[in-house]
Amino acid sequence: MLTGDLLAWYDRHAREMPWRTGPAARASGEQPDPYRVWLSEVMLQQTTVAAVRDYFLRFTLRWPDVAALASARDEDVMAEWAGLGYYARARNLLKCAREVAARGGFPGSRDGLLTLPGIGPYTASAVAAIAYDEPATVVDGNVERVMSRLFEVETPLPAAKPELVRLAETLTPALRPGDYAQAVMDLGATICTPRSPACGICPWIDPCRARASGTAASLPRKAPKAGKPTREGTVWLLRTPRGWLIERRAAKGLLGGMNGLPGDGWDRPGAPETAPADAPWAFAGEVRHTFTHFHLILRVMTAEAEANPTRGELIPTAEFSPDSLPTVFRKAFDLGLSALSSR
DNA sequence: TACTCGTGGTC
DNA sequence: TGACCAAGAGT
Repeated sequence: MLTGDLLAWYDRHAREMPWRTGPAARASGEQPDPYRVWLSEVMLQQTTVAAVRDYFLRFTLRWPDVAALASARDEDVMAEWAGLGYYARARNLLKCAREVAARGGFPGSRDGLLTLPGIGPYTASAVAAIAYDEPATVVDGNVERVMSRLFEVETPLPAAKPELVRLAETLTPALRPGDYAQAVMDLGATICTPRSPACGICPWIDPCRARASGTAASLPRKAPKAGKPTREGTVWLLRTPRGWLIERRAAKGLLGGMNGLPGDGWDRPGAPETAPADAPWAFAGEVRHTFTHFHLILRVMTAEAEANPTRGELIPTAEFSPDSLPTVFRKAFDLGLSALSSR
């Protein structure tokens, strides 16, 4: 009884999380709120529980339901998301909230959820299973790893994905599918970890084929990835009596829709490195940052002057929060600010 | 199919 | 220190 063993383990070891409705609460009739489940699952895409927690609390405090989020201003949501990464998620979050609000509520099935922006196979299954008790199969990185070991799948990812999905489908129970989904993910996060899995305390130690043959730690196999190139560029930090020079980035692409510092040479190949204003620029230093697919070395130039910028917008100091910047710009801002302050 | 798209933690 | 890794989706 594979799923039964795992659910029994989950009942004893489930971790507390702000978006979870615990077994005790559910026993007393409380149902998971689809809005909170959806919001948490989007935030958790490729992101650790520890990183998500505070963002989730801030979002739900400020926008308690999907109608509130749908009414929010774009820039407020983007600023609140700043630092969490993968900013297309925030753009799609708003699109999705507005579509759901217009419909009068979330679709009541996995198939319906799949039609919404930012909701793919994983998130649709997770929301359907957790919020609706639909026996949808949830396959994330944890489930891929657990299945590849349980059934000793030697095919490298990502080619193995369809096979792992089929295997996961054979286990999805009709009873407590939401708890089961979270149980497999908890198992992957705490016991069946990528390196040195704790097989000795695993509820699936007996049926696990990779454990039996000693290959657990080497699975799942993965196709080799391409190396990361290094790009270089420049950003300019200007302080004027009218405020900081900030540039809203294009709606799509890298850091799309976010506040940034005017820059050149790194995110728009071939663009000339032209300062955004005529000012007494001084070199403040370099910032290093690594994105998903490239390393970046950014030269930070600073100036304090009354100037008329050719790009961006002057934001009064009192209205600007560095917290609204993606991390790479936050690093550059902090460096530039300390350079300006010590002048 | 293969790329693009962030960030912080870990070993 | 650097590569790997995390509850993926969009194109």
